[in-house]
Amino acid sequence: MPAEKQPIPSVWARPRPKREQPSLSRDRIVSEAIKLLDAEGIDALSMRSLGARLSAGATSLYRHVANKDELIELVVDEIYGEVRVPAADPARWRAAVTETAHSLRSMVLRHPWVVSVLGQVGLAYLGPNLMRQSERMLALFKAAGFAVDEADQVMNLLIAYVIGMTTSEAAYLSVLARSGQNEQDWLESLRPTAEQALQEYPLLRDGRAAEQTKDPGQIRAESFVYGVERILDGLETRLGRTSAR
Amino acid sequence: MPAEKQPIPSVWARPRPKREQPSLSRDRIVSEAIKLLDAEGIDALSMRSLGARLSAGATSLYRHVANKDELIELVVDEIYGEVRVPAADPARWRAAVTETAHSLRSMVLRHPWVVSVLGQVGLAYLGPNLMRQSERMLALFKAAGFAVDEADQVMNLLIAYVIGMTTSEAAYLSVLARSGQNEQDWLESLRPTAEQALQEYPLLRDGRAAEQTKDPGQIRAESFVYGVERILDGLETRLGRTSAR
DNA sequence: CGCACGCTGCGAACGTCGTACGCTACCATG
DNA sequence: CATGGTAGCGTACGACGTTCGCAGCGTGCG
Repeated sequence: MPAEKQPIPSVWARPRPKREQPSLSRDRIVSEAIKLLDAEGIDALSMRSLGARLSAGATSLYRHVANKDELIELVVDEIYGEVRVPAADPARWRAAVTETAHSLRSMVLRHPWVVSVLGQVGLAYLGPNLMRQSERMLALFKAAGFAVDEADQVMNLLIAYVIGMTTSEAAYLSVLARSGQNEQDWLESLRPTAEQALQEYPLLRDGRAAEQTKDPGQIRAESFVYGVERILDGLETRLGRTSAR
Repeated sequence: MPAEKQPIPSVWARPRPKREQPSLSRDRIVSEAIKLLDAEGIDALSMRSLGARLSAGATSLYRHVANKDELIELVVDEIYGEVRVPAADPARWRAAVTETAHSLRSMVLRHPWVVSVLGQVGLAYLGPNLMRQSERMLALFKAAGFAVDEADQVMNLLIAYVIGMTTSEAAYLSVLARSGQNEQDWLESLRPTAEQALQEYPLLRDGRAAEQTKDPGQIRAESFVYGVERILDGLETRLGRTSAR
């Protein structure tokens, strides 16, 4: 149906809402991708859906990002920037490391989808945020008394633990979120299977039984700090040994 | 070109290579999937390619496996069975834990693709191999003197560390493998970028410089055992404190 | 002995994905 | 005004996971 020949001046009075500034940009894409991932998880991130959120075509994104893998690298480095690493201070290095561990953990829990792309992002080695944070963490351990080479190993230890521990938490949360609205039902549905299987394994059964009374989230948090404490203990005895030598 | 009308008795002498036994089975599918994954990595695993390897149609697999996610769960639990956990023995618990850690690490390095599915396998909670191995590990820590509840936390700590640490190793290896035949070229290609970026970060730079002289694989292995040692130190001081109390 | 049923495998098809390619409209520069 | 570079987009291709209905085969019942 052709429109009538009347001019529509209210629209044509402003003939250029067109190219005020390049409406798409790498930053806008990355930050919108993070919003989408936080809201709907990893499966919901496709170039088309992301483009739609930016009211753009899917393929327009390729002007700013080489491909989806690169986008994910950018996204991962971006959220890595959210981690808060305190300034180095020999007097309270143990507290500072603990704070860092918690900050890293809560970052991952804020963005649980990262754990499903960890293996694919071989690099991000060069991400600016990752480098900046690593530098700060190394400073932490240097202040504690470790030599530079050893500080590197200690940092690897801490990050490996926190990532590994939080991965299992985040994976759990992801499955809960993906399994739909009511987690409770789903958990209950596979409880009989689990309980039957546990019969054969007394230690496993007793451990789970002890946990039964508490809040799952609480348990995970306690287990997390327990591990951090043990690691810090190990580091302190190491420091004691080397300085006594 | 139609074949000549000659009978080919050597073939038709055995007119029933047809349904000897159900040529497809869950076990065959899982083990072939592992072979495919080991050989060509995670991206090469599709229902079609896996079906082809079993000289079957892609959709035939769905008779034995609900969907690809379930297949991956099965595969992950299967390789978890390769881990060797020594029998519990109070006299040498530290050695036993170390052996377990190494066995877990080498399992992941044998199957580097697991790290790219870790986040997606929320469950496998119920996999029989995972349960069996967990039980054995708990026994290890119980023998060391930990109460059952605490043994659970200790196990989580160790597994988290090993998985986290090995994830970064495996991701590195995966990228190398995926980037094609000559790792060296690819590494060299991004070295200038890396070195320029490192200028801003003295600690990071010094650490990498110290590593420059050694073999990368060697470094990772040393870093791994360093972490295990620190964790074991931490566990021992914990045991000392609780038994002294 | 015959026949109906259940199970295994498969071909075709659907919807979705990442992304290569070439076109248009705009802007900045000569 | 001509020119070239750049941002955005429509179309299209090949691969993917998965659904569905059909075809063979073996088994057990009448």
